[in-house]
Amino acid sequence: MPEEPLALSAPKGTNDVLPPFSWEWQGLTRAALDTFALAGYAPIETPLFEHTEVFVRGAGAGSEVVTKQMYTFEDKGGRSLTLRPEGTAPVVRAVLEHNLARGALPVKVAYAGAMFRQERPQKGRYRQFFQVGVEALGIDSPVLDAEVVELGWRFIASMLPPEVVPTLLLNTIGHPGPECRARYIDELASFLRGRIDDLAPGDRERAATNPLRMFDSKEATTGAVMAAAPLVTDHVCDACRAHFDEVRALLDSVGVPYTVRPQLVRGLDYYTRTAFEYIWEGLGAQNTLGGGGRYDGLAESLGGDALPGIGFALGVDRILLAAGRDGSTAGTKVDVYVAVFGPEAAPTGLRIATDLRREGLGVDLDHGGRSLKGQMKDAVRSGARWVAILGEDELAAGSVALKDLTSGEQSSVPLDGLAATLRSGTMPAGAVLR
RNA sequence: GCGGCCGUAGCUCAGCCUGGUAGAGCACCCGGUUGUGGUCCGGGAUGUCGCGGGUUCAAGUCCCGUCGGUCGCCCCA
Repeated sequence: MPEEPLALSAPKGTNDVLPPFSWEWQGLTRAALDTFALAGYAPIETPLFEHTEVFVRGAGAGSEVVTKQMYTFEDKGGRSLTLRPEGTAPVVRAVLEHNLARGALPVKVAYAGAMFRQERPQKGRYRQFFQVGVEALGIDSPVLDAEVVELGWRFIASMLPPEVVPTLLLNTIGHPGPECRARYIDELASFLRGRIDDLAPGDRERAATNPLRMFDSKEATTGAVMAAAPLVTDHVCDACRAHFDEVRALLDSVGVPYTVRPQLVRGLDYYTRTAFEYIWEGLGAQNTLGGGGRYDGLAESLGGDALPGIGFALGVDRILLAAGRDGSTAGTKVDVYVAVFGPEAAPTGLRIATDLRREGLGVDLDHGGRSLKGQMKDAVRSGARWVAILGEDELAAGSVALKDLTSGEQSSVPLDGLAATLRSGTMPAGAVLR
């Protein structure tokens, strides 16, 4: 192979988050953690990679995510490590490792960060993508389910414009026991065996390996068969049924609209009982804004003591996509722009900017030796309300010409009163329009 | 991982069918205004035409490959 020139591009399926969009992006992440904190969820950070086993035993050895989509590598010590494809298993691992569940329950944590899956990229689906989410561990009360579902719903709704109306899909998938989901899957499998030839050809193999997945096939012929298939919602055990009924009643009581979707199953094996998704059809093929569910068996799968839990993960990229935010309305942190001209002004301009920054004000200034006209344009672009103009006259007088860009008024302000004037938000008396 | 479509200026795109000196709008920079922005007028800079190979006197244009994007499948946040 001849030596390739340096590929001056981000790896396939990854994105640089650039200004001004990055304001929106970071704003959403912060807003999420703030919203979750107000419900008692404390921030948690776990490593970007874990022992591969955490995901194999968490998401399930047979799941698509684990078998085909993980970025797995071996380190120099021979350990098999994997870039996290999802956030729940690492959090549960951390909770178990540090015995957090020995304290007050539930353990409520929130996270925001990158996840990695090697899939074919398309709109709303990237190889490095970002999620915000919460996990609540140690309590299996349906009240907690309702709290979590409502929290995710409220956050998503708060980020979307009124015309973008998401839908909450809700289901119960029971628990793995023989009197519950295991029995149902047997029933579904035998139903499918009897109709295997009626399924779309592309679905026949999966019908045997993952019968639940038949419900979200996009093949019309498969859909026709599945319309008559038994539904998990009707076949769960009495305890799971009662849990589901209570979750529904609680969501009704807090005014969260939902649609029971008995066909809703989730891709990760650890889910039990409550399963939910926040979707918006306007997104196209990747229409899930977020999803989650209860995972009462996950801690044991990872080798810990039994520890019930529930949580959700929301796609940052997808919510911003649905919200239609391209960053053009992004805010700014600059309050005042210091415009300098003349050979002597630049050092003083820097000193003024530094003093104002030490006072906690947002300040930017020209570093390119631009004309005053150019600096005025730059000031507008920066989003600053004020421009502090510093030329030879002001330098000699120990003042600046302070202009309010919103009104066009301008007035001379002595340097030692500048911060106070800016903070007052009003021009001194005698300001003139320019 | 599979199939369709698409890659030209910072952005949105025209030019490709029918090969012959790389364009528009927006944005940007300068000037009109020897020290004042958002309007207007004038001027200016900017491209490995995704990359590699082939055909040809000549390739942005035709052919092959490749990389990337996009839509669908699959999967899922």
